[in-house]
Amino acid sequence: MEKQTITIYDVAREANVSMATVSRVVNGNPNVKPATRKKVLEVIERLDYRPNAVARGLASKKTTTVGVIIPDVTNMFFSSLARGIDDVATMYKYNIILANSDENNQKEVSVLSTLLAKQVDGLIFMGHELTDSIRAEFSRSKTPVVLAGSIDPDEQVGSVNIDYVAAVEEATHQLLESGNKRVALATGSLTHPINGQFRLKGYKQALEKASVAYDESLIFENEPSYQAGLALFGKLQKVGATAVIAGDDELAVGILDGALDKGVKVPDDFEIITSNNTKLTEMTRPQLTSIDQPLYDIGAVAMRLLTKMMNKEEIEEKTVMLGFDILKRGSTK
Amino acid sequence: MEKQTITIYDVAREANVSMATVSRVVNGNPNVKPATRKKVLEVIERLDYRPNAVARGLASKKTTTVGVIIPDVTNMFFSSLARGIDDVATMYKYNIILANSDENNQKEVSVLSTLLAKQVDGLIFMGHELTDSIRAEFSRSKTPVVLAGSIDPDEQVGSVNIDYVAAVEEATHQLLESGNKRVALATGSLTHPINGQFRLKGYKQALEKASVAYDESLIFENEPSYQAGLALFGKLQKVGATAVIAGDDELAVGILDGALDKGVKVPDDFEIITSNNTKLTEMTRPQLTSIDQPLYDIGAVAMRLLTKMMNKEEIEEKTVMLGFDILKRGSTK
DNA sequence: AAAATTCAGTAAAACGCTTGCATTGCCTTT
DNA sequence: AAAGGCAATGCAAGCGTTTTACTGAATTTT
Repeated sequence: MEKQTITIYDVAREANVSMATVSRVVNGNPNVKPATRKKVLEVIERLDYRPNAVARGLASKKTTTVGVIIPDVTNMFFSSLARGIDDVATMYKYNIILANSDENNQKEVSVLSTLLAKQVDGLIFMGHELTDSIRAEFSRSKTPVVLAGSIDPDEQVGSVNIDYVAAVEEATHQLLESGNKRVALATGSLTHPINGQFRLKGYKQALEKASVAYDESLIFENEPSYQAGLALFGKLQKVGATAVIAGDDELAVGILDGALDKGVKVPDDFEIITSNNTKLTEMTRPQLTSIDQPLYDIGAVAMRLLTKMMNKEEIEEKTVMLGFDILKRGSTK
Repeated sequence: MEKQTITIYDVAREANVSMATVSRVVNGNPNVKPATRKKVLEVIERLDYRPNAVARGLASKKTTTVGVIIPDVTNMFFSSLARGIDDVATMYKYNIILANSDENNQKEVSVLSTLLAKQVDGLIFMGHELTDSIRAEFSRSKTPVVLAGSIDPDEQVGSVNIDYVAAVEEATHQLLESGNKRVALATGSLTHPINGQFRLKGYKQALEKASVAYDESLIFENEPSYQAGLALFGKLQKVGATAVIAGDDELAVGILDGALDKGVKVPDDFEIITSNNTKLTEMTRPQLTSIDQPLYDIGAVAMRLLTKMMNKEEIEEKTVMLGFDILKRGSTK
């Protein structure tokens, strides 16, 4: 018994109506007499008909699918965003094609290209840098794009973020306030605007307000990994830092463990504020004080924004900035 | 200047060949004279032509897209599998539609249905239970399916796992060996075969070999969350357990922190072995001894298996079992 | 009661591509 | 030199929908 794909045509024949009518009932078009609708629905049920989304996509030029480019699903920061994205997508009947990029420009471009070939209705991009080649791909198509947890200094496309300048300024301020003379800043590459422009700016502003001189040797560029953090602590000690602001939670946990492993007391002898408030921050002892970014919400809002764009609705502001907090826990005094 | 979608037809016209020929060069069909190929390629380049994958999918009945159903991307266990899946998928030119199910049967069924409507070429399913309704959806279509890190006791579909019985037996054995009289088992719901059938079986086997009586009060069903673990530790103390095997790493971290918070020494007064060896296990102090499942590989192998199925290649064994280890760290003596 | 309007439904043309089959040259064979 | 074979290409029929334009019938308006 070969399984025969059954089409809209079969349904039409069985129900004694035209394909168009079947299409209307499937799509909830009101121009169908209730009796007809019922009849068609019965046939659909009986035949176990399931509309072919590919054919639909070709005819309607809509795939109800959005592409999501993520550096690494395995990183809690991004997976939290992704979860928010998916939930809202589902809510609006979209599906998500998820692609890992490792922040590798070549992969990003190539994956972007195949997503566009697949005719996604929209794109959500995560990653710390928006290179020119990516930007070029974006503008090459008219597919709407939203950045989630990522910054476009030029504000060409939509984006959802928190105010990184203010957040880091506040965190630095707190660390300075509690008596630290040498507060280090450990982020990813400074070539990424979020680090080199925003976080660094907030950091400097706080120093300035406290009349503390800026010392470049307190700035560290790292991979956002536990191992990197572990190794970093030694360097922090070497430059005489007594506190650090970490741009990534895994990194922060690494720093914490690095300190603990050397018998350094946190927060008594060393303070840490991290940036993403992922689950990790609660799991350590002491727990990590963190900038509280609403990760899930950033993803959710980004996707919501994208739905509006795909719908060609009026957008009041395509760069949205969500609020943040500093969540005090055990890694600061 | 409206952006006009440019089609294979435009390329054909500009290159003075038929659509068929263009299609052939795009698809790498060898039956094209090098000179013609070159000419077509040039036009493609000049016109910036990008084949429409939806149309392709309709015509060829292949979408080069696979559906991935995951309980929650935010859970490291699953995101690690997902990463393996995506990498191999990319390697074989597939994309992944990722959908979170929360292990909720209704969501699973509904998402499965929309994935099939989207004509995915294959499916990877993660989740601890394969309900009848899901199984029914599976067999309703002829789309190949592989379970990753999940068990189908009936072996109807492909699956990639480790030998959970042996793993838990070994873990239990070690805990018994080091002098624990009362070893607890903390997993998710026992209605899930992986827990109720496999892990429990391994646990019992170890007890039996050590001539220790089985005591039901040492078995705990929990959510795989940090909070649940935190709360669980009290209960473990109450029943006099001095060691536990946790089915989930977040749960294990919770238990560990629960112990630490009460001043109980790990591993001296309480031992813990967890199950998934995610990054988390390295981040705690002490670090967690764990069953070492090759998470990434499970995903990768599952996807590889799926590619074979989609290719209709001969499959030697559709239930594959990967090796495991017990990685000794600080949470056991 | 004729005209205008709305409602239900039909037919058929896209949508952009793949692919089986047919065709055309151009070489080899004999 | 006729016949056969093969490589390269073209033709056109799908693939399963949506959607536009249209038609009749039913209903309302005047």
